[in-house]
Amino acid sequence: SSAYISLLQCCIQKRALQETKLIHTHMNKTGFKPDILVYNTLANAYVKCGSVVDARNVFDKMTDRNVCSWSLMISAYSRHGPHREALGMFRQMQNYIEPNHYSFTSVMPACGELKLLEQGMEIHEQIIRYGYERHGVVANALLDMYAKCASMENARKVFDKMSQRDVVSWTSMIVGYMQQGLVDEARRLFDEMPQRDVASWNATIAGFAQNGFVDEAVKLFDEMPQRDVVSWNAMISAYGQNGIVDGALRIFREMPERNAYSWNAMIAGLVQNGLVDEALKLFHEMPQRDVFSWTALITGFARNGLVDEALKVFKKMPGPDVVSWNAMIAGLAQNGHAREALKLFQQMQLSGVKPDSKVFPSVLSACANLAALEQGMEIHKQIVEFGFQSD
RNA sequence: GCAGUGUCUGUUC
Repeated sequence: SSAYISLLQCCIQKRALQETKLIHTHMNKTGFKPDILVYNTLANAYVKCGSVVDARNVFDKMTDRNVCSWSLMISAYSRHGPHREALGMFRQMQNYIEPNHYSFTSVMPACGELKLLEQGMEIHEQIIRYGYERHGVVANALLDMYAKCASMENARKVFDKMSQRDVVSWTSMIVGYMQQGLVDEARRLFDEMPQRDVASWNATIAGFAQNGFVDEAVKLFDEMPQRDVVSWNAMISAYGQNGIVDGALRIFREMPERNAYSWNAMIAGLVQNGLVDEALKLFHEMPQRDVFSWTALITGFARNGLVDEALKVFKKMPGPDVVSWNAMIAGLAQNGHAREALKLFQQMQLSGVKPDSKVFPSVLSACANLAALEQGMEIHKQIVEFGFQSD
């Protein structure tokens, strides 16, 4: 049992999915009966190697689960999605067991991602009832949830009440203000914060860039004491979002190491600036294409009026998600193919992909162009239904 | 005791 655990710990450190699976099958073949600790470590290994599905399978097979098992899965869904699942499991666990501070911190990011302020506030009250609101990590998670939900007053309240503020607390506040366009407030916090780590620098750089302040972003990038791949990626996006393609390309070439984010950010930057051909080149050059790369390419073709190319890409891509469908539907709608856009909208639902709020603008404009009042009203109904469970 | 919080990439605007 302890042998399995130390092997799995190695897999966690090395993010080794294949080895984790090997250990898992070995346990099954030898008829070994894992205890809770082994199961939890196995599930955790799967999560750390990026396979939430495998982790969930392990979780489902467990006959005994403790609060760690639940918190582990909740945080997995909070990180990797589907975020709703984090909330579902958080609710479900309470039929069997009391949540603790780990469970509360694990579920908060899901509320933030989904912008479920009401839910977040309910859980906040629960946190108070359980007496965890003065716990540093819990308070950070809470404040970040409020910031992500665009409720800076509440975030500020949590922040001001904290007895110990760390880099995480400060960074969450900065990100929140940046997302609200309150750049000066964010800058003040960045200047005032007692310590900074690479994440606080990165967050501030990205925030400046998203608000159109490329020069400020560049200044921080030059000033920062340490850079990691996230810093470089943030600069690719900073330039790309602000129309400075050669700047983005320079960073992309000069950076010491690239990951999928780097490639995708560069491809997106080219696409946003109308350079699909260049984007396509990088798309083929990159070592591993993912759903982000494919979707960016679809948008690239569609924005240049190359709908057929976009459709070809869409049909070829493996596992399109709701965003990919949205991109293709929007591409059709924007190029005057309203009928096809609506058809694809139906196909999306038939294929089991739930629409999210971002698809409706394209779909409605398609209806408007067709003067399709009936369909428009049908979709209006869907939007209303959707409103009650909006993302 | 095994589990927890912040920073970078695609669709809408």
